[in-house]
Amino acid sequence: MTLAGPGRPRARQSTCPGATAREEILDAAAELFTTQGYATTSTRAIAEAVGVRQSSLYHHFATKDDILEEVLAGTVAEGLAFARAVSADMGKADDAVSPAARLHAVALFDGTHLCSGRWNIGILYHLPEARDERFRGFLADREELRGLYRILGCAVVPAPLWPGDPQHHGELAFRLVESLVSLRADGQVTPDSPLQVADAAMVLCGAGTLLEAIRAQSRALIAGLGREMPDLSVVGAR
Amino acid sequence: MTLAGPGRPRARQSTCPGATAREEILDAAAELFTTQGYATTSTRAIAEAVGVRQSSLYHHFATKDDILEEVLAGTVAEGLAFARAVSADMGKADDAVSPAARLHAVALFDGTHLCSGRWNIGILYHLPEARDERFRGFLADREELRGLYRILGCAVVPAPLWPGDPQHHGELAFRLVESLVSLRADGQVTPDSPLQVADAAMVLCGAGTLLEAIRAQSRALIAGLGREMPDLSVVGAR
DNA sequence: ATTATCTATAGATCTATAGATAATGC
DNA sequence: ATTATCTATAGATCTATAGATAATGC
Repeated sequence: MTLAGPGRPRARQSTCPGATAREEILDAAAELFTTQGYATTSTRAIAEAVGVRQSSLYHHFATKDDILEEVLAGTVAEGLAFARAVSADMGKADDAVSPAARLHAVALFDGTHLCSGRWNIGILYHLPEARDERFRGFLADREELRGLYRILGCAVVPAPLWPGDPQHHGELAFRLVESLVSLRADGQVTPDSPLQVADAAMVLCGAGTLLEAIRAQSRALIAGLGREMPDLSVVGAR
Repeated sequence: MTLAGPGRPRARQSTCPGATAREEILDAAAELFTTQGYATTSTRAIAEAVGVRQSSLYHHFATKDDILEEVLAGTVAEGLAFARAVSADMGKADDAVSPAARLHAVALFDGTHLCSGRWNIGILYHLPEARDERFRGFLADREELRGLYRILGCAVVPAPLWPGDPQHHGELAFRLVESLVSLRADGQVTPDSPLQVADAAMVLCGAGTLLEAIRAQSRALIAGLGREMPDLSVVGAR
């Protein structure tokens, strides 16, 4: 491996060429954190993957925690922004989109993003380290997203569907979507998985017979809010 | 904290008195691994929690990995044994128990065990460290359990339930049950959660209208196989 | 004699800092 | 002058081993 001299640019081997040093560090860290764990990954290992010296990382990040913080932030940001947008215009006078389609769209969008991306960064949610107070920004975002799922769930299912139904359909949908992370870690994700999970959430909400209509509305909603969906068939199953 | 002298027994403060040194180490390790992570937890920290010197651990375990291995093994063992028993006598001539009740029983039993116990050890499944080849025994057990869920799911749902149904209901049930781990980590588990998750799995399988009958059969099956169910209301929500 | 602890320590890390150096841009 | 790298290193770990010691049990 060739090292760059002082002042000269370095190069991470397996990355798109337009990346800045910062981005290369984040990408390498995401790979190593997700495959080996946070504490197990030394700053030296990250630096080696990027092709610089260990101490050079500290020009871009003050501490190792700051690297994890930024990687974590990247995981919820998009899903949360979309869920906010979907929730924002709900219940207006001329509301043509059904609550079910909204929940489906959020699950589909969020799930698709969890399955896309080079590394399975959703797995970082489960690291005990990530629960630390230091990452409160990330934790608050994830809590807010969970809350939006719950609100959407309540709108879809206003009354119990079966004896003993606790009406936590939004929470269950949230957990089903996050199970894509474990599914991916076990090599079980296919390009259809996010749609299957969003569909399953609908079935749990008692909307199984309306699925085809919901799917159409859901896709229209995503497109209407101007979001592009990553193509999982290109990225591949893993 | 008082240290025991050579030859004298040590004492872990917050543990039942009958525990051996080995059990106290495993309990302390389970607590620290689940709350702080594996690599982050030093052998010194485990020893301190138990009330012995760091080096004394090595009288009971050859390496730190061996401690994790044994903690991991404890997480699947019971659920797997039960799922095996439930699957074993399926499809016999005088089979009075419905496949749905079998899947429900496995989900309920497995889920209840995941929520019981002093520490949320299911969270260790998600540690990147646990995916290592060294823990192949644990990994194989968990794979077998997942396979049994899938087989049970196929027996419950032999034909697609909705357009685009991938018929992975067993897999979904498995993931729903494991989501209890994240639920617990987020402080969202109540004593009813395992039953709610098992019920939800049934609804996903299109058996929502038969729920009450399935629950009764499921409980009978668990009792019939001579299993005690831990009482979550005693343990508390966390 | 065996078991379970202790003290002491080797050797290998790991994070973060200090300060030098070369390229870049004004 | 600023930026991004480098070399070198302090200081704090951390795992595992070696060998001493006291209690226990035959």
